[in-house]
Amino acid sequence: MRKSRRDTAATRVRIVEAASVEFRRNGIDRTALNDLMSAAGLTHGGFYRHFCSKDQIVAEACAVAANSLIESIAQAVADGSKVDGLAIAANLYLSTDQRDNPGGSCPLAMLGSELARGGEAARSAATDGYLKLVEILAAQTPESRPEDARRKALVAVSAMVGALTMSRVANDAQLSEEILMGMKQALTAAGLLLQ
Amino acid sequence: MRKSRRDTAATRVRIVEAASVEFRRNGIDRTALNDLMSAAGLTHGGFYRHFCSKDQIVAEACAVAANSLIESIAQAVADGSKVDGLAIAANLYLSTDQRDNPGGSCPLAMLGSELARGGEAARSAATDGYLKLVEILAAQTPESRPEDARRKALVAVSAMVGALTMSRVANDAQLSEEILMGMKQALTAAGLLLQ
DNA sequence: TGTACATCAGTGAACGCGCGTTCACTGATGTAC
DNA sequence: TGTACATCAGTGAACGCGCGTTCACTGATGTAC
Repeated sequence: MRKSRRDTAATRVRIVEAASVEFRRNGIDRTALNDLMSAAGLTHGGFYRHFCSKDQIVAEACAVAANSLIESIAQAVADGSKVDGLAIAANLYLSTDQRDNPGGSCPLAMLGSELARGGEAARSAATDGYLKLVEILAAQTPESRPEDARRKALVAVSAMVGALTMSRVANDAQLSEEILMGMKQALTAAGLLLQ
Repeated sequence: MRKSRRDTAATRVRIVEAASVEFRRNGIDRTALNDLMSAAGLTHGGFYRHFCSKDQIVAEACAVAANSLIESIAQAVADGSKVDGLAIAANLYLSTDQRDNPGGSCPLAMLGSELARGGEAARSAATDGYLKLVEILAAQTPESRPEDARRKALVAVSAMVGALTMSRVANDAQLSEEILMGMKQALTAAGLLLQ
């Protein structure tokens, strides 16, 4: 049952994409290799033809998830006017859609505390994703000095991650909504975020 | 080897406190009942004399951890002047000490993404802790209307949770520091947080 | 207050189950000539 | 271009291990009289 090189490469991509959804949906520890492989339409035995450990696919899935989020935010921001970049990003990131569809949402918020204790590769992928988001938002702030823009963006992204996380922890639908709306408002109110 | 009622009650407290440290340190899924019981100086077999499931102790440990944080913040804020309440809380919460000693740190940041997928009892305990923190900070804001104070505090606590989480995810010591300092500055700059 | 019995906190072994990882096998694909 | 052989993607079973939970047992504590 050997597959062609093209098929093999496509299968690998399919596994990583399925993994990025499953990890965000159920967490890293609660997602078994069997879950990933089933989601990709395979049996678990074949996993080690493509990856050498669970840690490796965690890191790759994290990078893929982050890149997908980054692309959608970069595009939304590019479509809008430059001044409203942060508002556009906040409205996209802090939506009920992001909150209620963890499989397609931000890996930093869906997996944050697990990643903090995770392997070096996963933390590195997560940090890279974070910094790319920061870069996009920094380019959208009206600050004159680039270090001010960066600082503002570091804060804005962290704040959004916290708000999305807490909106999912919150036991109460109204509170969850208040958190998302409140943070959107805080980030949208022009120039609001510090200094 | 039956113990007196006083001893039994003391043992139960010891187990919950040990659990609250171990869960924050290693995560919920990665902490076995054996780990909790060992940390409390017991063998794992006795666990079910005090609790009826792992879910139950997760919720109780979460509540204990949240209350401990709340007390220390409430006290620090009470010791300072009223106007600087948010700044005092931010400096305490966003310290390298909180970041580097997860066993004694904020359960929302240490366990956020796990709690979001957790059982009803744990989410409820986490939400209660969050709301108590919000209440403390809301009482410290100079806003005239109570709903504005609450909204500001909801945002501030979420933002701090996100910053502490990301400071632990970050792969790079300098970046980690920048996140903490940046958020402290953002929250400290008078009246800064929105509207 | 003392005695006899019931209770139950804690121990250590055991039970099932699920997980990450390994492996023999199959048969289609890739390669060497 | 065709043929013979080597490779290897994917399957399904198996291996160990750790985990949550259960249980028989012990002996100190609590209770009833």
